[in-house]
Amino acid sequence: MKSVNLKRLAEELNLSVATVSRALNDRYDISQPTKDRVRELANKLNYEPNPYASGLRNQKSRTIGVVIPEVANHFFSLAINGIEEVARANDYHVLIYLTHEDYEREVSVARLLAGGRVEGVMISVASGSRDYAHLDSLQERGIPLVFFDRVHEELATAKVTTNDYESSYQATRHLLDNGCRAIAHLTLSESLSIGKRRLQGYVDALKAAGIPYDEELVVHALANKAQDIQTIQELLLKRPDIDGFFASIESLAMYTYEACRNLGLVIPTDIKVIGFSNLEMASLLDPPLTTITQPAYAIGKEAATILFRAITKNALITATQSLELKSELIVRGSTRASVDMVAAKAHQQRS
Amino acid sequence: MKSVNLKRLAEELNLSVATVSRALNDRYDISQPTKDRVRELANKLNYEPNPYASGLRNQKSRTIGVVIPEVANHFFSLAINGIEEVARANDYHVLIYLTHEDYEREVSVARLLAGGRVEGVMISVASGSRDYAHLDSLQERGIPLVFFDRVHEELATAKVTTNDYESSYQATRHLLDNGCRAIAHLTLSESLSIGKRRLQGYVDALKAAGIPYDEELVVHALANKAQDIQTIQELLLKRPDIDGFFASIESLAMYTYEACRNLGLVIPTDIKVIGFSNLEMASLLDPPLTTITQPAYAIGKEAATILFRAITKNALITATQSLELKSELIVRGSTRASVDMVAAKAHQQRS
DNA sequence: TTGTAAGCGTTATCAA
DNA sequence: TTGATAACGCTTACAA
Repeated sequence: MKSVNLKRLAEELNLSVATVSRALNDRYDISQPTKDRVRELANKLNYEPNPYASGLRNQKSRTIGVVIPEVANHFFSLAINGIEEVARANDYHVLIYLTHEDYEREVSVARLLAGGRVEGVMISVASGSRDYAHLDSLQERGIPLVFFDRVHEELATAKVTTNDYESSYQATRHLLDNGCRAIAHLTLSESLSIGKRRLQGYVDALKAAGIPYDEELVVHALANKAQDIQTIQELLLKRPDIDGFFASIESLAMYTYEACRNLGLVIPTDIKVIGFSNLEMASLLDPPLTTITQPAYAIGKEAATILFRAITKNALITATQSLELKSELIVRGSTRASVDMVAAKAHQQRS
Repeated sequence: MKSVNLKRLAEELNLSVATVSRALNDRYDISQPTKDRVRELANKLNYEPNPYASGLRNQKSRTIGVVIPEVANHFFSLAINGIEEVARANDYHVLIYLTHEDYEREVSVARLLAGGRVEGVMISVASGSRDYAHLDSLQERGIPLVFFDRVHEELATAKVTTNDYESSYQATRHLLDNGCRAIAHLTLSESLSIGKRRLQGYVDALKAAGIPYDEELVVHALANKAQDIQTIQELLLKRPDIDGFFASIESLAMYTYEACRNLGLVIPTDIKVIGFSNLEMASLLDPPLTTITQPAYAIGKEAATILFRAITKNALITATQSLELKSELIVRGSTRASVDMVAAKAHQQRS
C-alpha cells in the first residue's frame, strides 16, 4: 500500500537518495558493491520509479499519443498493433484517443496533448476535421506529429499513406472491365485529402473509359449503420441502372451487402462490389469480397518509426520523411464478370 | 516552442504563482477580476497545465491502464470503445498495452504499471497467464484492478464476465439438436477459468445427451493462423466422423471455415459450425455463422464504471461488485439442420 | 566514491 | 484576497 521510493531505499541502506538514484541508473561513478546492494533491495521491495517525478524532472514522459477515429475497424486495429510494437521496443507507453469522427473531439484531444502529456502524436484525422490549427499548435510546442492514412496535406510533417489515387483508379477500372457502367462511389468525407484522392481516382477512371461523371452516384456516408444502409437502399431504388459499388471504407462495403440483400439484389450478378478493407475474412463472405487492402500493420509501424526517430533526435519532423506504401487489389467473387460478359470479352479479343 | 507555465503567467500578470494556480482552479478565495485576468491570459497563451507536475503533486495521474491480449479482434475493440467512453466522461486518459497472449509480457506490463503511472487497471488476461502474483502486487500497492472477460478467479477483485458456461452448454446443445454427434471443441486455453467454463458447458451438454466425452475432439489453438488451420485440418482428416465444430474464440471459427473449404467440406451439410464472436458481418459470411455474441461494449463500459467508482472513492474493489452479463445465441445458416434431419424431428414430435 | 542541494511545475498550508 | 514557502519523487551539478 505505501509506495517504495528512493528515500525509503536510501534510509534502509544508509545511503543518500542521490547515490541510490545513480546506482539504479548504473552510473559509472558508483562502486559495484553499492550498486549490488541497492539493486538487491530495490528488487526485494519491488521498487518502481515514479514516472511523474522523473517525467517532470527530465521533461520526458516516455509516452506517445495515438488519435484515431475508431478502434472497431480492422485497419486501425492493425495499425495500433504496429504502433504498439515500435513503442514497446522503445520503452514507451501508448495513450489512445478515439474521436468517433468528430472534429470537436479531435480538437479537445489535441488541446489536452499540448500540455506535455506526450512526447509525440500519431493521428489519423476524423472525417469531420476541416481545420488543422489544433494540430499545428502541437508542433509549435515542439511535439512531433505524424499523420497516417488520413492526413491534412497542408501541415508540414511526415505523412504515411497509401497510393489511394492509383488504388481507386484501379478499383474503378476493375469494375469497368468487368462490365459495370453505372458505378456508385461511397465516401466518408470529401473534405479530407484521402477522400479527394479516392474520388479523383474514381472520376479519372470513368473519364478514361468515356463515362461521364454523375454526381448523383457519389454518396456521403455518416458512419451510422442504420442510416447508411438506408441511404444505400434509397440510391439503389432511385437509380436501378447502378451495376457497381465502390466503397471507400470497410464498413460501407458491408452495408452495401446488407442493402443488396434487403432489396433482393444479387452480388455480383446484379451489382458488383469492391471496397477498401483489411478484413481477413473478406474471402469467407457470400460472395467473397473483392478488396483493396492497405498494409495497415506496416503503416502503423513505419509511422511510429518516423515518430521515434524525431523523439530520439529531439527534432521536429519534415514533410520530406513522408512515405507512400502500396495497397493491393485482391480480386474475389463480388466483382466477377457474368458469363456472357466473359464471352463478349473473349470475342472482342479474338477479333 | 517554449512552454507556458504558471510562472510565466504569474510574471506577466504581476501575481504570484499560487494566486494564478488558484484562479485557474476556480478557488473561492480569489477575486473575480483576478480570475478573469488570469483566465484571459491563459487562454491567449494556450496555457495547459503540466500533467506530470500536478500528477506528482497530487499523486494522481488521471490515467488508467488497459491490458488486453489483442486489439485486432472485435470483442476487444468494442470493449475498448466502452472503456474509452467512460474514461473520457471522467476526464481520464487511457494507456493501452497488448500482451499478444504472452504471459511474460503481461508480467512486465504489470510491473511497469505498479510504478504509479495509472490510478487503476482493467485487464483481460493472456491465454498463457497461469499466475496472478503480478496482478496481486498491483492491488497491494493500492491500484484498483478490474478483470473483464478473461479473469483470474482467485484474485479478490471485481470481474465482469458473461455467462460462459450456459452459453457454451446452449451452443453445444444447439449443435446436438441439429443432428451433430461428434462435436469438436476449439479452445485457446484450459488454464484460464473462461476456458474451463466453456469446456465444462460443452462437456455437460454432451453428457446430458448421453454422448461420452472424447478428449481427442478438444483442440488447443495457438493464436497463429497458419498453424491453427493446419491443426483443424489434421483433426478433420483424422476424425472423419466429426460433424460439428464449436469455436470458443472468434478467429477459430474463421479458421474452421477456411479448413473446411480447403478440404472440400461443406458447411453446414458436412460440418456445422458455431463460435463465440462479435463480428457484425457474421450474417454476411458463406454460410452465415451462428454465433454466441457477447455484449462487448457493455462489458467494457460496466467494468470501467466499477473501476472509476473505486478510483473516485479511493478504495479497492471487492469481488462482490462482480457482474455477469448475458451473451446471446444467434442462430444462422452454419448450423442449419439438414432436410432429412428436420423431417426426422418432425416425425419424432408427431409420434 | 558518496553526499548536499537545487529544481522540474504544480498545489496546499500558513501567514500577511 | 493574495503571497511566500514547502513538498511531491526524481536527477544532476557541485562539493566533499
